Amino acid sequence: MPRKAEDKEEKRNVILNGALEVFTRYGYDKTTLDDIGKVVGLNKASLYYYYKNKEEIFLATVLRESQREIALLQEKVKDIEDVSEKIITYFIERLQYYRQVLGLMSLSTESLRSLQPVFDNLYREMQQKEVSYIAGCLATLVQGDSHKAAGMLFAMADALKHKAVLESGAVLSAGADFSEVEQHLRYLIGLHLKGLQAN
Amino acid sequence: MPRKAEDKEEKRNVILNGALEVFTRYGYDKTTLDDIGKVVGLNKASLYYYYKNKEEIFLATVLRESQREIALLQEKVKDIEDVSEKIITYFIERLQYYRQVLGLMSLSTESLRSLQPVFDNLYREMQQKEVSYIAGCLATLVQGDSHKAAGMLFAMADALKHKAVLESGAVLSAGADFSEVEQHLRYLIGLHLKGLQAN
Amino acid sequence: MPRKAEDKEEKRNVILNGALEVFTRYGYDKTTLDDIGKVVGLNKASLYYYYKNKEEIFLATVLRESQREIALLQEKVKDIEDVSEKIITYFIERLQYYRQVLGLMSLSTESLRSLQPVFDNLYREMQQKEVSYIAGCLATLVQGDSHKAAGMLFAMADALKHKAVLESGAVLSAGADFSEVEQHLRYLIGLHLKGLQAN
Amino acid sequence: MPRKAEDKEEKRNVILNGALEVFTRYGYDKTTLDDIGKVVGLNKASLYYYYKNKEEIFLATVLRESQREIALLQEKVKDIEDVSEKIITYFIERLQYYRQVLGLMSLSTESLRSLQPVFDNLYREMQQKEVSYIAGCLATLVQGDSHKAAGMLFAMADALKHKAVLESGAVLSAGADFSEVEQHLRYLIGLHLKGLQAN
DNA sequence: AATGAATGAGACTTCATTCAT
DNA sequence: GATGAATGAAGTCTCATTCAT
Repeated sequence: MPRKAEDKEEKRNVILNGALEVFTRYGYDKTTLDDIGKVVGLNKASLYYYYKNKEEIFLATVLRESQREIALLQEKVKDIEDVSEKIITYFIERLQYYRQVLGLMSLSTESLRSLQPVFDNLYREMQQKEVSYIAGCLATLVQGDSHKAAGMLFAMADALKHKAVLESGAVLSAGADFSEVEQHLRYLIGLHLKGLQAN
Repeated sequence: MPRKAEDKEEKRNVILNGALEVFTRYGYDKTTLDDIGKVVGLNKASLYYYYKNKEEIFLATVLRESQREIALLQEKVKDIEDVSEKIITYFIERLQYYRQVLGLMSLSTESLRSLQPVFDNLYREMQQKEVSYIAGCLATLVQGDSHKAAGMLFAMADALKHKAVLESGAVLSAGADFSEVEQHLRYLIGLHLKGLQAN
Repeated sequence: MPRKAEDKEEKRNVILNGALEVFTRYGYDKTTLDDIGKVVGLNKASLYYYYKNKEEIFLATVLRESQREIALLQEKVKDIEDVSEKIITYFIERLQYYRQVLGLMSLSTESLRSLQPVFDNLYREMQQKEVSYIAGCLATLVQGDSHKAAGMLFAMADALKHKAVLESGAVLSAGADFSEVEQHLRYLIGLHLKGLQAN
Repeated sequence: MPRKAEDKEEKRNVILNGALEVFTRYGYDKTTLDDIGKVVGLNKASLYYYYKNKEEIFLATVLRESQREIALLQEKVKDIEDVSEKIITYFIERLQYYRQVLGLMSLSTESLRSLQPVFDNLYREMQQKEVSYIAGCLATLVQGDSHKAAGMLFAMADALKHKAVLESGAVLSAGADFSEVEQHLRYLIGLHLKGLQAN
């Protein structure tokens, strides 16, 4: 990366630091670009040099935090010997990260709706990495297409999570009661893994 | 109540139903009077015939839901024989209702600040009833001023809750981790009740 | 007048009493129909049974007060022997009544502009009576068409008043400096009357 | 002052010019931000870049006009030799400026009530300068604390003015009859100055 | 690269006016 | 006759976004 571009990338990161701070404090809607500008030490207008708009700043913030969380997550389960347990733990812990990364931003489902399409792209991208990781874990356990099997697990996990969020009604916050999801998750993954091994 | 006034009260209730729906979905800040008007089938301006302003609609919504929740709560603990357990359960469950009633509205602490003074009045009023209820429970357990003792319990509970909310940072949502509060609460109330009985 | 219609006329008068009170206190723009309704003890909507709209209430108020003032005015100059002096006094005093009747209502020229057309009709009607009165006074002094001569005097007086109002800029209030107008008026009327007598 | 800040200050002044024009024409209440924006050639919203809100624009307008008027006033009395006469003239003329600066804005007492607190600050600041000026005039006339003596004179003048405004009823316009105040003022100041000299 | 300046859209709120009862 | 109820228009204010410099 040439010097200049590197500097710019650096600054973009500084902005995200500030953005995370204020998004976490005020939530997406209530956070103004002035808020972000102030903590970063930039004029509101300058932010547009680095990001296309408020939405993009938010998404970049979420993306970066997600990646960090996932890295942390994978670090956490690294030493679990039993593959089943490892995978289950991974998904359970992953639920927590939704509470921290997304929940804290107090995104109303309404705001979420308009952000949804872009979020989807972000997710797809993220999930590919996660799927690959879980596929790697599965490789020793199952024969056949471990990538496909991993995808299935994610689908299940996301479905359960989605259900919990919807039932929680309003806010994609920790308000959602994840304890039940956790049980279901543990049960279904266990079942699925057994099925896979049976093959 | 004369017919007319009754109708008006009815309509005010209908408005609160709609308000609860949208406040719960969008949060206080993001909810517009148009939103409320639309679900109720009233023009935005008409809402002002029934309530002084947005804030008052919100407070009325919270008040009514709080009262409902508390009634439910007292119903729930009605059949618990052991008084200590009854009271502890009451306070623990009460924590949940904050998650549902307030948390779901995804009030940013910023918004909360401006609503605070009015909230305080609302709370004081609500608490008087709650205190009376708990005092009634305590009556068989302690001699002396059971009302005062009940007040103490609430002070403790609120202090713990307040601490959890503050530590949770930004949003008065379920984001706050109440599990620790729960333990503390259980411990402190138990201690306190024992102390009272010792007298 | 039949009983019913009489009652209605009575009530219309009661409304004007209230209207005068609040128009005088708050000015035209700031006065709301609720204000008027409250002092009269009628619902805002009921006012529409008696008057077509706010403007009409205002005009009726002004009209009635004007008539009262003019009656008072004519009473005041009744005993002045010298016709010249009588007429000059009449016009000078008439200036005062603008201060009281109109000025107090703090009509901005802007509001006045929209009310102008209706005002004009009102004025024309009023002036006819005034002109007749002054014509009567003049009758002993001039030969020829005393009515026409009186009209001339009013034209002069109004022109001067109009000039003062415009120069005062904004508000048709006593802000207008009438002292100069007063001098001019005294001079011009004197001149005119002499001219008339010379004929 | 750096170039940019200077430009901004300039623009703020341009806005005040426009504001004075429309406030004077329509009065405070009836003047809309669109009105101001239109005469200045700015979007309504842009005004908020220069001033916090409508009230602040109004206060700034009044402040600037007041300062101008006072400068004019002091210029006017500069050449009066006799100190007593000079001071009396100052206060009498000062009465006029209230008619022009405030009266013209046709502030309803209602509006005034909400603006009052801020007005008070503005006044205090203005008066300090005026008091100093009058104290300077008094210096040759009295021994002792001329500043205190000057303050007394202003208190008297304001008390009289205040009485006239209140008695005038509704609108802080030139409607208030100041002629009587003028006499009282002349009398009291004369008395007071004689008293001071006697010391 | 950075920002001062400007703006349209949309939020809350008020009020004259209408209409069914 | 009287009024409760409803509403459109307009006013103040906020904010994401754009643009010239």
